[in-house]
Amino acid sequence: MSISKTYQFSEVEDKWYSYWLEHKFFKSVPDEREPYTIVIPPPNVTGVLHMGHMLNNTIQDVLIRRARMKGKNACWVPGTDHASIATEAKVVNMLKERGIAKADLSREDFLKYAWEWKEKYGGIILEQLKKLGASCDWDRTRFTMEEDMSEAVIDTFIHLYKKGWIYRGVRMINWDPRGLTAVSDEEVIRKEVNQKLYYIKYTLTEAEGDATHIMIATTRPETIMADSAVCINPNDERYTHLHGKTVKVPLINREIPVILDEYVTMDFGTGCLKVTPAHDLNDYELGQKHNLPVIDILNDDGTLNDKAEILIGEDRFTARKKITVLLEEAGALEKVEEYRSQVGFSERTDAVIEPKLSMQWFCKMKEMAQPALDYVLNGEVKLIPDKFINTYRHWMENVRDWNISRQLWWGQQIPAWYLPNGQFVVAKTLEEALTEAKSIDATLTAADLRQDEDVVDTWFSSWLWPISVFDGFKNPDNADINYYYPTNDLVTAPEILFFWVARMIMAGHEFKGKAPFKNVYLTGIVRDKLGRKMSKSLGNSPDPIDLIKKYGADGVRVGMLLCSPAGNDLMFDESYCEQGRNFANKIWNAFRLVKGWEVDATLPATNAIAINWFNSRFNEALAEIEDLFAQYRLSEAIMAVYKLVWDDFCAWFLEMVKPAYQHPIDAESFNATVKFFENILKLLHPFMPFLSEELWHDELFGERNAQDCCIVAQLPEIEQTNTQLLADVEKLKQVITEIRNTRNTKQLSPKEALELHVKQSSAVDYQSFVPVISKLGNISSINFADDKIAGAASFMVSTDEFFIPLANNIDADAEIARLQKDKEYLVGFLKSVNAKLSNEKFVNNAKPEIIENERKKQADAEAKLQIIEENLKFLAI
RNA sequence: GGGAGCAUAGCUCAGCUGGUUCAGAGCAUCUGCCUUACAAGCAGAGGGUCACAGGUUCGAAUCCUGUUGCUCCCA
Repeated sequence: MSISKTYQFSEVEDKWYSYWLEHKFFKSVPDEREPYTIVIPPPNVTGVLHMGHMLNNTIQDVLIRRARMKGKNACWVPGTDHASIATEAKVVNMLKERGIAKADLSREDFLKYAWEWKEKYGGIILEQLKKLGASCDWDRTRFTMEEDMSEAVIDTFIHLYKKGWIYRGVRMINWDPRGLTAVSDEEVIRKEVNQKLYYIKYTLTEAEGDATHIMIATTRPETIMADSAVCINPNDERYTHLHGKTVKVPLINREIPVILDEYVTMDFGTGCLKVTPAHDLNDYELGQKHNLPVIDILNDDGTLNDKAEILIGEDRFTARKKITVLLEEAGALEKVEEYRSQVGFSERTDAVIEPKLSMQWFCKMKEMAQPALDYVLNGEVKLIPDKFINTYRHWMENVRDWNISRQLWWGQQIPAWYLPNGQFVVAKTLEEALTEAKSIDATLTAADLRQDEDVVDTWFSSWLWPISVFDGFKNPDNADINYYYPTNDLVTAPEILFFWVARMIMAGHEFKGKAPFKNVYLTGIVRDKLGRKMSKSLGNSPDPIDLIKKYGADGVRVGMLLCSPAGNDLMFDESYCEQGRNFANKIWNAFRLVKGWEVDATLPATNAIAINWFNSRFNEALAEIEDLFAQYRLSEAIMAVYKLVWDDFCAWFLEMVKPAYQHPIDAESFNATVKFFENILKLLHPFMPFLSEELWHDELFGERNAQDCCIVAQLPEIEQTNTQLLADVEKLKQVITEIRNTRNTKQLSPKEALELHVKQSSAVDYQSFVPVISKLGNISSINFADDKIAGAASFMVSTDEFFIPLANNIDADAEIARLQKDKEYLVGFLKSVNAKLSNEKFVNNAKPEIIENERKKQADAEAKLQIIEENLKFLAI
C-alpha cells in the first residue's frame, strides 16, 4: 500500500468528526471527575463564522481538548443568541422580498415568520464550528429565546423590578433611526468623521446699540428649529451686553432666551452655544438645569416632524443640506468651516445615532457593579492579560444605568401591563398582572390591560447565559448547575468586556452568589497585515471556511494560534496557515518514515543514547508546555510543540535512529520510536485534532478498539529528565553542525565520508557519541588524539578541539584570519570580565552566584584563548 | 480633553525579581542540495545603537523622567 506523500486532510476531517460525534466523546454528564467547563460566547443566530470566531473557538477547543486529555470531565456548551436587532432586520428583509410589510402584520404573525427564518437560516455558524473541529457538547446547544431561557429573562426582570433596580423613565437615549430602536451606550461606535461647522446668525429681538445679532457655531443646522435657548459663558466679556436678552431662531423667528452657564467653552466656535435639549445629551442636561422646554422635531425614522415648522418630512441629512441653502438665502449663514469630530454610529445598522428623549426601561447598575468589581479586584475572577483590570475598574466605577428596552418584537416582551389610567404593574402573566391591577382598581378586566410593546435588550438574556444554559433559574438546585457552575474559563473578545463579561459577573453574583467563571481569557482583535481591523466593509477578511478548505482545519488552527500572542491583537496573514499546513505535512511524513521501517528482532540495540536523550527532551518540553498553558500563552505553547516535533524529533531523533536505506531496524529502537510518536500525537491533539486522530488509529500503534481514541487519551505524566545528558547532547549537536558547516564552506559533498580527530579537555563523553557523530556527520573514523592535526580544518566546541584532515584543501591564511578574529573577540570579552572582577564595588555588591559566574566566564575565556594562541602558532609553522 | 498600553531582526513576537538562556524564536531572505519520509523538504549562513534623549546603578533592552510615533478605552 502506498501512502500519499502529502497529508490529505479533506479525506480525514469529516470522517473523524462524525466518529467523535457517534461515539459521544463531546458529551458530558456530571460524574465523580473534576469538571472543566466553558460556555461559548453565543454568536448571533444570524451570524456566519468570521476570523474573530475562528480564533476564539480555536482557543476554546484547545483548552477543552487538553482538559479532556488531563482526566477532567470537559464540557463545552454551545449555543446562539437571538440578536434582536440583527434578526429582526433579516426577517423584515425576508418579508419585503415576499411583498409583506412589517407594519401590516400583527406581532404574533411577525414572530411566526421570525421563527421560520431562525429555523431555516439561523445557526449556520454552529455548523461551521464543526468544520473547525469544535468539540462542543451539541446535545446541550442552547438558544437565548428558548422557552426556559426566556422565562429566566422574565423572572429576572421581575426580580430586579421588585428590588427597585429596574425602573421606567424618560431619559436621553441612543436612538437608531434605521433599526428604529433604542440601543445601549455600548452598542454605539464612535468614529472620527469630517464634518462641517456652520456659523449661523441669530438676530437679537431688540438691537442693542450696534449689535443686531449673535453668531453661533454648530455642526447640526437642521436642529435649530428645536432650539430652546442660546447659552453664553457669564464670564465672557464679549457678550455682557446680551445678558437677559432674547434672540430669534432664524427662518422660523421663534423667540428664545439667552442664558448664562459656565458650561460653555469661551474659545470654541464663537463662544455662543445653541441649546437643543431634545437632540443633544449635554444640551438636555443644560435644559434641565435652566428649565427649558424640550422641542423634539424628529420622527423616529430621522425625518423632521411638524414641530420643525419647515422642511417637514425631510430626512435629517437632506434637511441639513436644504437648510444651509435656506439660511444662505436668508442671509443668516456667515461661513462654513471644515471640522473633524466624533460621531456615534449604531453597531448593528451603522446609522448615525440620534440622541433622543424617550420613555424607556432602565436597570440600575451601581449596586450590582460593586460586587462585580470586587471579584476582579480580589482575584476571584482573573482577567488575562491583567492589563484589562484597570479598564474594567474604570468602567465599573463610572457605570451608568443600562437601558434595557428595545422597540422591537423579536425578543422577550417586557412583562409590564398598563392600566387605562397610565399606571402599570409588572407581572409574569396577564392573570397575575390582573390580580395586581385589581388592587389598584377592582373593576378592571383583562381587556383593560395592555402589555408593554417593547422587548428587552439581547444582552439582558446573554448576561444570564452561564446560569441559564444549565437551567439554573428554573431548577436552581439541579445536578448540572451544581456540578458545572461556576465554569472555568471564558474566552472572548475585549470589546465585550463590559456589556457582556461584566454583566455576567453581576448576574452570577446576584443570582448564584458566585462569579460565573474563574478566568477570562481576552483574545486580541484579528487584523489584517496592515493592522486594519477585519471587517465586511473593508473586504479584508478571508472566509474561514475557505481557509479550512485550502489548508485543512488543523493547519488553520495552528496558523491562528501561531500569530496570536496572549492578549495582543494579531496581524493575521494567510502564510501562518501555510506554516500550519506544512507542519501537518511534516508530521505526516515522519509517520511515513516510521511506518516504512522493518524490524529485525535479532539486531542489537544501538540507539540507547538517542532514546534516552529524546525521552528527557520530551519531558522537558512537556513541563515547559504545561507551564505555558498555565499562563495561557498558547502561541508559545504551540511553538514549543512545533520545535519539539520538527527539530528534536524529526531533525535529530529520527535521523539518529533511522536505519540505512532498505535496512531493518532493531526492535528496541523501533518500539521506543513508536512510543514517542504516540506521545507526540497526544501532545499535538488539542492543536491538531484531525491529523493526530487519523494517525492514532494506524496499526503502527497497535490495536485500537472503538473507544480507544486520541481525543480521550490521557496526556503522559511528566517524568524526571537527565539534565547532564541534555547538556551533553547539545554539545554533540554543535559538533555535528560544525562538521556540516565545514562541508558547506569547503564545498564537500555530503556523500564523501570524512575523518575526525578529537583533542578533548572537557568531561563530555564523546566516546559514547561516536556512532551518532559518524552517522549524522558521515564520518568514517573518529580518533581521540593528544596532538593537533596538521593540514586539517578545525573547530572548537567549548574547549574541545576537532580536526578534519583535508589534504590539499586548507587555506592557512583564511584559518589564521578566522582565529585572529576569534582571538580579538575573546580578548575584548576577557577585558570586560576582568574589569568587572577587579571592580571593588562589583565584588562587594553583586550576589555571590553572579561573581562565581564571572569567574567561570573568565576561566573559560582564558582556556579558549590559550588554545587559539597555540593554534595560531601551530599554523604559523 | 481624561485614562491605559505599546515601540527589540524585513515581518510577527519572547526576553519573569537589573548581571551568559542577554541580545533570542518562528516566518521571510541568501547560499548549497531533487541525499529513497517530506522541495509543503534537507544542510548551512547573514540580519538588531533593543524608538530618541537624559538619569539611577559597579552594571540597563530591563528601573525612573522627558520627547516622538502608534493603538485602544472613555468624554
